[in-house]
Amino acid sequence: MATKTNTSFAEGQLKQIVDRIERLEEEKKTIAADIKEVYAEAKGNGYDIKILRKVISLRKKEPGERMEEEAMLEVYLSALGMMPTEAEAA
Amino acid sequence: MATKTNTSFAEGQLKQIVDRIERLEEEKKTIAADIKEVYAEAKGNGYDIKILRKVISLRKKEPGERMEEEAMLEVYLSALGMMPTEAEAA
Amino acid sequence: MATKTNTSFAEGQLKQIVDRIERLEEEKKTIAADIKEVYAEAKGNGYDIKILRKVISLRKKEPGERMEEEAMLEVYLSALGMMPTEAEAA
Amino acid sequence: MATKTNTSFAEGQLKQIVDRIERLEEEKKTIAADIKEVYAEAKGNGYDIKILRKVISLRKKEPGERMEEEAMLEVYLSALGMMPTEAEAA
DNA sequence: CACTGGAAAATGCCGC
DNA sequence: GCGGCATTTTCCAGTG
Repeated sequence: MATKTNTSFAEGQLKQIVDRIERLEEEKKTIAADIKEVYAEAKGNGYDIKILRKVISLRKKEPGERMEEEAMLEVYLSALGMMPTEAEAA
Repeated sequence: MATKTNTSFAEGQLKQIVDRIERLEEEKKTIAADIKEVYAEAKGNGYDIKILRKVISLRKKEPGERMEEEAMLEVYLSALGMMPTEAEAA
Repeated sequence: MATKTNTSFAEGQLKQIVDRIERLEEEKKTIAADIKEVYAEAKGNGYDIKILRKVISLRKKEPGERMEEEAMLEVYLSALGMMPTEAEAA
Repeated sequence: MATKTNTSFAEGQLKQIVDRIERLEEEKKTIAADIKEVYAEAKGNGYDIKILRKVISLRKKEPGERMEEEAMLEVYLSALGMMPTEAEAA
């Protein structure tokens, strides 16, 4: 191509990078919207979204991880004299 | 019945909801990874990632700022009619 | 004052309102920074900030509120066959 | 010792940390209430709160946008030296 | 009284 | 490995 200079190639490369990123971010946004939609639908079916989110996040964690966190929380609460309710153990 | 506290109805439905969300989050994660990859590749080609990110974020903001300007115009137009005169305040 | 028109009074009032709000928001920001500082210091003393935050948030809630949420969470988890570990009850 | 899991040391310290944070959050809440009050008062004087909020938020953004512009300038200056030529990319 | 939008908090990522 | 920054998520007040 007659008009092609040796810098335009690199510029095209930059543009391409930016385009790819922007396109991927667009896709990500679409999926995020889809997720919101699922939550909304669930809500429409009577589910509590807050709890639902918590369930999802718990499923992400290794069981051991979760137990460790809880143990630590109890340590802190005990140090403050805020023992977790023993009622639930009954 | 506010929020679902009984388990008698459509337990499979909950599972399905969770599955859909997790699948979508998986896709989102994949795309995020792709984006990282593009950045990494760009870095390999000698681009400064920090700057690249700033370019992307500025491009993202520009349309938004145009909207902000329009909003501001609207605000000031409205403001012309929003200041109580002493008479009104009395 | 010779130059005072009857609209400038109201304008001064608007400015005053804006100033008051901005000043208060400034103060709020300062306090938020102070809070961050306390967390940072705590971290320096070996505390786990994440847990610390959870403790603070638990203290904000009514005990009954917390128990209710937990109960609901268990319902959802059960519906998914994710019984909370009985190990901690031992 | 990563993160504090023993309770033997300075339990009072934890309590003190929590107290400080809660006190600061209390102050923050007070200020937030003050802000609401100013808005309410303004409303009583006939101002449109929605517009008022927008004015505040625009004033907040303007300095930030100036900084963004400077950042953009910087970015483009840097970009002049950031594009790999074919030679470098080889 | 549920929804939407905006503020605040929390998390995770990146560079040093 | 830590601190700072950007993004994401959560919360809450205002609105219809």
